[in-house]
Amino acid sequence: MTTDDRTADGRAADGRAADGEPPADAASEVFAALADPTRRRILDALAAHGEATATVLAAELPVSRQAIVKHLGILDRAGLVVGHRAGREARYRVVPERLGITARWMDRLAATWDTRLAAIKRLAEGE
Amino acid sequence: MTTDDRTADGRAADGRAADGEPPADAASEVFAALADPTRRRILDALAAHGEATATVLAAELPVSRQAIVKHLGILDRAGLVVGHRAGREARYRVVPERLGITARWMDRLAATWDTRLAAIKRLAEGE
DNA sequence: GCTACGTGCTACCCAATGGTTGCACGTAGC
DNA sequence: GCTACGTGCAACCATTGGGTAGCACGTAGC
Repeated sequence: MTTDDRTADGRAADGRAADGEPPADAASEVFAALADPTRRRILDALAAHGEATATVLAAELPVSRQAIVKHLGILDRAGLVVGHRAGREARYRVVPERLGITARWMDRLAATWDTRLAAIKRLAEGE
Repeated sequence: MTTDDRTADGRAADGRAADGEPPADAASEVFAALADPTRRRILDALAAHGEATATVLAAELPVSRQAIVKHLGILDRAGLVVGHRAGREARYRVVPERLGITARWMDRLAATWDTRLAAIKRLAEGE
């Protein structure tokens, strides 16, 4: 219950106005955003168009406009897209930075695991 | 050693090219697996131990053993961990490869977006 | 000013997910 | 053989998440 009375934040730049919840770091949001196939298709279509509105995207994807809007909201919070108004249209475009940053973070993590595993293996075998 | 090679339920040797692009539904599983904070803590603890059982992990994380087992199942399907039996224990360890592959795939995607955006910008401005 | 298109918000539905508890079974240790 | 520990399976609960439909509002075009 307590149906989310946070006014769908009409903010533009800051983000969430923390109401007691832990920040839930950016990585979670990026991964969660990328986990959904529809969202990845939206990103793909968006990258192809350069810029597009929710209505346009809904026309070429098999989901309703409202679903696209929700997805764009999630992608925006994850920092993977940004939106701006042009007249009465709300246009969105992809933002490559966050994706690249997360990619490099993952790569470093994989390298860390690799090093750790190698060290443990040395200890177990040769000592 | 008691290597009952019970890897990721038979789907381990699908012959993916080592540095090729993952078929994008494997990406879904990796992203979904990484999206959960508890799962990332499990991966972290697993990387620290080198190898650990669900019971051990449950002892140092604030969730039940059953929850850990479920998470390990998801991580296994995503190819981020592998498990093998040692006597009556089921030990797991992290697998860095899939993480690195996904990281590089993301990095290339970010680069693609960048190129595309630059081209569109040139068209819009210079033209 | 009137109309039309596009957007934003709310309410609602259903499936998936993270979490728990309880119990049955196999394996190790005595 | 008996006991104890660890695992695996199943049922169950609460919350989140993806999706839809409907309506109100603003902006563009005439």
